[in-house]
Amino acid sequence: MLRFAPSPTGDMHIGNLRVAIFNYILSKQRNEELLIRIEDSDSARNIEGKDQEILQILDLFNIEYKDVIYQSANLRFHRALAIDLLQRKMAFNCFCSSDKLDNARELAKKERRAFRYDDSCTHLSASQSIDNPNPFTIRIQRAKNRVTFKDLIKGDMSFEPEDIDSFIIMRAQKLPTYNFACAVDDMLSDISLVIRGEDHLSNTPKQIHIRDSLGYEKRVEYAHLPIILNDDGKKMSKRDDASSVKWLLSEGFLPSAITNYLILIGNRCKEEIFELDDAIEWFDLNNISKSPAKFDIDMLRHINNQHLRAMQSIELSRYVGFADADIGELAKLFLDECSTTKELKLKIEAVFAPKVASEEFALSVEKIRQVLLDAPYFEEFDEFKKFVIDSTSIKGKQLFKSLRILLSNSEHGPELSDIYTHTKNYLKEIVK
RNA sequence: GGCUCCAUCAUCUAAUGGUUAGGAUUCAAGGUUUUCAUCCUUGCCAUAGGGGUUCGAAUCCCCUUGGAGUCACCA
Repeated sequence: MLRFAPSPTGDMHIGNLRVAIFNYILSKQRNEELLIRIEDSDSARNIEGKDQEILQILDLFNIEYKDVIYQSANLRFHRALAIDLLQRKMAFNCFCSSDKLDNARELAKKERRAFRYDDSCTHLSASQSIDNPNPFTIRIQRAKNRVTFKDLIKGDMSFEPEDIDSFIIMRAQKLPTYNFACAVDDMLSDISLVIRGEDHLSNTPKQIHIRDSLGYEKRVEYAHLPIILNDDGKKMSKRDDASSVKWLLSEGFLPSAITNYLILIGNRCKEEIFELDDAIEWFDLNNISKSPAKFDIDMLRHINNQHLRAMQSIELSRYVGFADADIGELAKLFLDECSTTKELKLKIEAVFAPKVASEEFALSVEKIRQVLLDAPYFEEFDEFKKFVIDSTSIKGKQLFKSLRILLSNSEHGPELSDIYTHTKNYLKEIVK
């Protein structure tokens, strides 16, 4: 079983989507199920409806999964297992206040050393614990030995007990912390491989330590994907528009192109332009680069353009508000200057909008327009052109520029004859 | 600062001890186009630095430098 575990606290991030895609690919390759786990254990940060939004995006990107579970539904297991650890002295109650811990953290920072829990509550007697009326958290006992694991991308990893620390597993309100809930849930769902972002790398030894303490012996495999960086070389954040899947979609990028790009960057690929199903055939975690990759929107535009060119005309026409292969073909003519459906839609809308002509061509445009309002239908552009010349006596630059303005609302653009081929059935509407 | 990871053109990458260090994107120039773009052709641009090992190093080892992630009763 593999899992994708987003938290419903904001818009789906492209880094998250990439994690989902890779989990999906590996689940297909290994012939295992994919589980979606909504990590909603911090109810204060949850945003209503974000879980549904995430699932909709997964559908849109053709990521199939078996089940959706909510982390909060496992609360009784989190509590039961925390009690189990307490009873076996693998965990202890900690009465240290937030203030005290914050001060200790600050001091550690000032002294330029790492903050570690000072073990002041590690060995409290039963009565010391029971007689204390103050709120308390539950901490796990520090590991006895180094925690090691093999990451499928990064290689062998090793962490000292000192660096894993005796961290909090249950908060004062007796809700699990992320690491505890995550470790337990992965265990309960019998997860075999965890693919997640590199930002989780330092959580992994903690989660392994939790399961070790619980006596769970099955080894979970891990693959930590390098982060996607913005132009400044920092992790992409909410502040970067392009980090939001929703934003990319609204800008007119296709799910198939976004998928293509997210698989392509930081990876050694067999081909540059492909579909998700192709990638399932050859994708290999071993080919993922160990270093982070910068997000390059120019490259994404290029890939989006290629996907648009390969798209069925009728399907493309729907993206620009029609259901007609001719309009799809017309849109494809503009792919020489556009790369997103949003840009194409503007071009197509301009074709049907009232025409705006510069002073230089305004007279010719109007004269030709009047003629075309009552013109017969011409199958071929040459006949159409001849008709216009014969009826108006306009020629040369005035003729071509004016026709171009009438047919496309622009002085520049694709071949006039090509535009005509795909707009001749709409001519009356276009010059109206 | 501690821990962990990383290091080839501006960007994504190829070259798994022997290549004039290749491709794609970007950018620039020329050709083409009664238009701009496309397209075609060409060009610019990289092995972070220093030591080893070796007949031979982008590739293996060490040091330096640089970058990233992470260090919550968030996930």
